[in-house]
Amino acid sequence: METAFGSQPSVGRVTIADVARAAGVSIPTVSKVINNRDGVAAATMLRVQQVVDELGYETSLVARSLRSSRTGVVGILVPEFEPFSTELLRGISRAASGTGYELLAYAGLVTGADQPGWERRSLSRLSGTLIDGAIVVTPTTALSSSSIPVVAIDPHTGPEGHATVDADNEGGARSAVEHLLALGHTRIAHVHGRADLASAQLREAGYRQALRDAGITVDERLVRAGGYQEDQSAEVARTLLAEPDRPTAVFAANDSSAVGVLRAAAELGLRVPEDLSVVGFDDVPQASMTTPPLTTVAQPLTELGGRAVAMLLTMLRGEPTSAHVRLATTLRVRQSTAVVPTDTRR
Amino acid sequence: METAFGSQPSVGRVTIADVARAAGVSIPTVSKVINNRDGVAAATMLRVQQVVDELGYETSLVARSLRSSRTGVVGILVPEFEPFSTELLRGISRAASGTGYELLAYAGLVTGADQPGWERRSLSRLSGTLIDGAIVVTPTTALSSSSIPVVAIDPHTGPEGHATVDADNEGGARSAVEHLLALGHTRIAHVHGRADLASAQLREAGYRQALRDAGITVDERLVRAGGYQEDQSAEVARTLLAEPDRPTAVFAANDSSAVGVLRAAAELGLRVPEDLSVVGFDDVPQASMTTPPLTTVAQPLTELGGRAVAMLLTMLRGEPTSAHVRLATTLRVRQSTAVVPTDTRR
DNA sequence: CTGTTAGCGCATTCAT
DNA sequence: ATGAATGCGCTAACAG
Repeated sequence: METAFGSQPSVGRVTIADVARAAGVSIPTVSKVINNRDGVAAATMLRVQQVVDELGYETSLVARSLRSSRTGVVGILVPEFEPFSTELLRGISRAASGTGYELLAYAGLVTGADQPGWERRSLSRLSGTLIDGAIVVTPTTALSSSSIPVVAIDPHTGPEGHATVDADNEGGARSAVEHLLALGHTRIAHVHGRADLASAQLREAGYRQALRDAGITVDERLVRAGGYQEDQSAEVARTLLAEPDRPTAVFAANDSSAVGVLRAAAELGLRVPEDLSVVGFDDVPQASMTTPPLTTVAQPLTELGGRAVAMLLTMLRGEPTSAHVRLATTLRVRQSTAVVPTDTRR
Repeated sequence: METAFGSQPSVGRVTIADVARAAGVSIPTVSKVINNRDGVAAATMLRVQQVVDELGYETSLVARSLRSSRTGVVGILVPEFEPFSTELLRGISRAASGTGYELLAYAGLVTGADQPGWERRSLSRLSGTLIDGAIVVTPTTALSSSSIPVVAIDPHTGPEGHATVDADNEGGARSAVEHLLALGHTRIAHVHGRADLASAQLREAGYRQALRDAGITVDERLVRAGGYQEDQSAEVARTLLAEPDRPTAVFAANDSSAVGVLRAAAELGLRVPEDLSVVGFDDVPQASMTTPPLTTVAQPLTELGGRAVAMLLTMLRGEPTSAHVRLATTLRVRQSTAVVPTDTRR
């Protein structure tokens, strides 16, 4: 680390002032050159351009965004980077490629502060300035007073104020449970997700509906809270599966929860799928790496991300958009489900 | 959410000035309250705090970072969000959890501008302002004149100026080729990666070394450029596999390339692994979802990310760090490799 | 064509 | 304990 004296820009970043000084022009002139604005003599332009290249100057995103409204950056706000978000991110990245927008993904929950207001906080911190628009993943609160276009993926409540993109959670859940029913299961448990997310509520609703349609009364003791999280789900599964009349199948609200259930089953010496069938939801890439590979309801995650981008770009263009997009889910049968064990069949 | 009348903040974001006005104090006072600085009467503090909550005010990351040096945000600079980066991101996210730092991932290449200087550009745009430190994924140029601490993952050249984290690329490549040799293969092709990345060079070196150690001269026609990309690799594989004395096995420089090879093989009617063995590198989650599941060299991706965070945090604390961390790789044998077909054995 | 003047939202002296 | 003034890096109006 060299200490620079004088105006050596080696430490600290090169600012527009450094360029102006080196080129012997004023700051606004440099600004004009950088932004390809006309009203600059060709000769001056060339000289400034050269100095810019020499010094390796880049406009500060921050300073620029403070001044001008447009930044050409779209923000993706996620609670944290886990498989679900990162798959969406892939779809978003692909869809945003070549649109002229750059992507800025912000994880607002890493601080460990479990306040549910992370999305509002993050949005406030970035909007109005840094980003032109935002895609918010699994927001749990209303994002009403935002000054920039916002698209929500898998939000708190369904179609409310703002534009949303999600999958057919209820139908997907129903297909999962129907799959288990078709295999002869009747004692089917449900490890449900975060109660503050519409997706979790809808999946539970689908679960209940499917059982009702089959003429089975839901045993409330078989419905437990997993919070969409592996550890929490493993814990509830441990108690659930240790009980005398344990279920023969578990429908977990998402893949992380399913992995937790798988873990608990292994600890209790239960074989999957011989002793216990498990179904997840999402079909994150990791779902095929579990032992055994997980049967799950696939959401088209990358497509969800792509759609969100498309909607946001439309909104940024000032054109009208459909307020809500819902994509279909598909049951992906792998090896964590099998016919109900004969000794527990009734 | 009721609209507070008086100073209607409904449009645009709530600024510190709005809070000051509503609380009947000056801006600096609000600033002090927000930053828990002393020199404010308890009563004033309370009142301001209350207004802040009511209005839902959050300091603008942009404005703050422009003024003060520390932002509490770490930047992750990636060319784009694909499986490799997103896996690293997961590891980084996990490791950063609870450290008090928030994460900001920036994809600098989405514009489609294929200029290799994306990492310098992005770094310049964000550093000195938005972020306190950065983790740069697969930088292809030197990041010398940065004013903030930087850790590079899988960089251009090995240990040069700055701190780096990578895996044992050469050893991993050797183990992959040795695996193929053990299965009886002798005509082993290599689809190599981006020439501007040390990892690609090292994997090729490992490939050559393993063959040499086995007393096999490298047939240069079997070494093609795949650029770490699926499409490009599929293309070179198509020509490679259509030739009369085609190889019986391909070692692809990464999993994306391997997927491309798999695709080309399928198009040509070649069965994997019966007619052709394929090995990849990285072990991204998607590798187990290919048909057949891909044999590959696993890099501990999430751990690479975690280590990078640890190093960066150490640097941010001003403490000395080891300049270079290298992690081991593991061969993960799945179903895309088999003994060499008898009819082509020589 | 160019430079001067403002001010974006905030944090920091330094007065009061 | 509080507020007026200043500046971070940059761009938008204007004036020369």
